[in-house]
Amino acid sequence: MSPRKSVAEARRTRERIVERGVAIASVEGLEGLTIGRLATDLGMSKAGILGHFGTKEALQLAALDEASAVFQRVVWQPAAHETPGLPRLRAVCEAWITYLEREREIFPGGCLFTTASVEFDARGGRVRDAVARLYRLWRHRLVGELRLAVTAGDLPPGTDPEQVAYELVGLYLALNQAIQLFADPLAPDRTRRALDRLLTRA
Amino acid sequence: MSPRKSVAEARRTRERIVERGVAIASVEGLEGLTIGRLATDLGMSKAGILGHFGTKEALQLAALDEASAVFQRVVWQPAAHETPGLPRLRAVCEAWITYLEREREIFPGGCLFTTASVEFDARGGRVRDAVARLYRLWRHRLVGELRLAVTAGDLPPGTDPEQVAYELVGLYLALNQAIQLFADPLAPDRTRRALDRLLTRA
DNA sequence: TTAGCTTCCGACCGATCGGTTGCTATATTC
DNA sequence: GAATATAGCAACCGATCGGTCGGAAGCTAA
Repeated sequence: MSPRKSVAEARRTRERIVERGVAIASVEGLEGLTIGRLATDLGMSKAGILGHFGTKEALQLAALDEASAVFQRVVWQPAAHETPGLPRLRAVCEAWITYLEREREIFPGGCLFTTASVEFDARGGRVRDAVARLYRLWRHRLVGELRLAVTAGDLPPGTDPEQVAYELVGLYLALNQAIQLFADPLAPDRTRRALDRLLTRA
Repeated sequence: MSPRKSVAEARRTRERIVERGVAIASVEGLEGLTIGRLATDLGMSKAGILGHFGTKEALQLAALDEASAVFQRVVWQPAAHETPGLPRLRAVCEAWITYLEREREIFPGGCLFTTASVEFDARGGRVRDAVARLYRLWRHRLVGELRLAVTAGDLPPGTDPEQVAYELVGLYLALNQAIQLFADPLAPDRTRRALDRLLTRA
């Protein structure tokens, strides 16, 4: 019925698929993201969806890439102009809280990274590798910023950036759970309190 | 072919199903726990499996209950004889680390609670409710132990038990991820270091 | 000994899964 | 304007999903 669209329209279609796919996957998981569900939601045929990616795995990887782009745009980019080190780090942490609290339109089921990391942590395959790679990438940025904060003297000289990054990730896993599973309105402030204890001159 | 077993054998069969179900679910998630897979693994028919539970949902709930019993047995019970308050809490925390590190036979894919909580945190239904209830139950125990530690003077008087429990959960979410996704051998010690900072007289 | 209860099986159900194929209709290229 | 490339569709594939049903076989209570 609906035949070929212009290349621009086709790209737009692909974007719509990925956007919707990210939303579904944040709720149902990357395995629960099915071609049929996506087709129904978008009023397309399954073949029309799959034509853009080839396989479900490629679609899952595209959803992960999109989630990474959103994370960059919402959490890191707004803090880019801050002075490197602790000030920028604190801006990132605050944006991270807001991201988990408010990005319900993009991630109605919470941060896709969290969902995907737990879903695939015990399996093999390209999706698992991509999840691990992205997690490493973002933690690497965190560690870099922490190192700057230490050399600038904004954190005690003995501080281990890897250790602090580890604890930061834990705080955000807890925040995601508190928001999604318990709808706990106190969780953001709990996170801020923990951050204050973690990111002070000592 | 294989007809009725004695009631004792039938109970044993049910236990085998739940045990295997917990192992599968820890890797594939509670949705990825399928009747067919379970039947193949145990050399049974699907009807034979389902006869013990009625529905898949009931099977999922049984797996959650079993996971809770394991947690009780491995993490809390060994610490039961310790003196209430901080000593018992530290024993629990140490057992918790060992539990995430070593319980690969029971949970080859990591703590089932973690998997299930992320898998169902954005959905409705009985399974989600059960996950939330169990999480609340264990956190409640944690808070109770923390309260004892505070009144005993083993933690600073201003300590907020809910806050500390929140951060403890975050640490264990991070540990589960570090072990399962990154196979990071340093993670247990990182957790211990964070615990020391979190559970000292000030 | 017998009657009934229960466990488990084999066969089957409709629905859905990921994916393939052949095609139409148009956008693009020459 | 003709040739080509391609987005998207309808129909279909084998496999698997959760679940049902009738019966076989043996434990258990009478």
